[in-house]
Amino acid sequence: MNFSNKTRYALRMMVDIAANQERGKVKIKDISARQDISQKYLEQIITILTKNDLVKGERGPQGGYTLTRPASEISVAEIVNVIEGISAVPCIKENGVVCERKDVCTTIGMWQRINEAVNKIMSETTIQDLLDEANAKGIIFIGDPMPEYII
Amino acid sequence: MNFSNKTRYALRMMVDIAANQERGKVKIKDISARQDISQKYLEQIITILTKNDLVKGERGPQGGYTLTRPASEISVAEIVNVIEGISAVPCIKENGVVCERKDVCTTIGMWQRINEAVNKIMSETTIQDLLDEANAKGIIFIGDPMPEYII
DNA sequence: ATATGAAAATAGTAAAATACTAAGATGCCA
DNA sequence: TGGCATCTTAGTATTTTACTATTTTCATAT
Repeated sequence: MNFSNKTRYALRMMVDIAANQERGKVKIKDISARQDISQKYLEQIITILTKNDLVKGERGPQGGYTLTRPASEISVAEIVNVIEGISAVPCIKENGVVCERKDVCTTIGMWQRINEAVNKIMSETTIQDLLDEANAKGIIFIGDPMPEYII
Repeated sequence: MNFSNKTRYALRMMVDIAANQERGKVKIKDISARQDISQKYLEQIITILTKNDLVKGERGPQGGYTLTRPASEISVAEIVNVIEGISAVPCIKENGVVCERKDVCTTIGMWQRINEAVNKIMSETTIQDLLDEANAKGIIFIGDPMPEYII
């Protein structure tokens, strides 16, 4: 069982945007520098977030990204879902639909319980929660234009 | 996030052995037929289980496998751990040790909570539980020598 | 209008993990 | 000693992951 780098990068990006957007649109280039993740890879990932209406990008000079909703209204579950899907096992599809072996499968009940437990935690955790946690730890930057912190 | 086929096959094997061992040592060939999984692949998987002292194999005619402990004393967590390890993210290693970014990571707390939730369910579920669930569903075979059921 | 900065879209690629398959060695029992 | 079944070790095709590169589109400042 594992969550991918892609998913974790997506979360770090979302928290980064949440932390910085009040000072203006947030550029991939800056996120890349702060998070020390390849700009190209971040571009690819944020495309998915854009298409799923979690962030909004504006082009041109002074362009950049902002969240489409308040950070307190975006759950971790949403992000994980669009990047890799939340499913403990192949037996359980995105919409909770269970595979055709379910009537002869002894383990399906357990997989479902695990799936629900993970989903619950992720649905209850918002980007704002992660940001608060970061602030509590004192790891959010203050500075302009390109601070040297890491989320 | 996902658990591999290998892990699920290992669990199905363990339940199969638990279900059949009272009638004698359980052969890979028969598990393969009942579960419809390649015999060669099962051999490879059960090697891991044997080395981790979860099952015991005896060779020769009338040979086969048995569980080393009662099914009620073998947790799902043990099996998952030896096959692929239980860890939600690369940040958390087998023994609960956390990665070096932990002091600047906003998500580590959440990953740990998820990890613990999954671990709890798997530690509390035993092979006997899965077998009971199968019996309740009426999917455990009665018959000899090669019934046509699937666990 | 035009140059520029930034997102958006698409394509490609190397490395790792997954999911097997194959071949033979070892050991046990009749 | 013949055959059965485990045990051991290699090999391989497919898929996924984790990127990198190229080109296009578009908004803005000059």
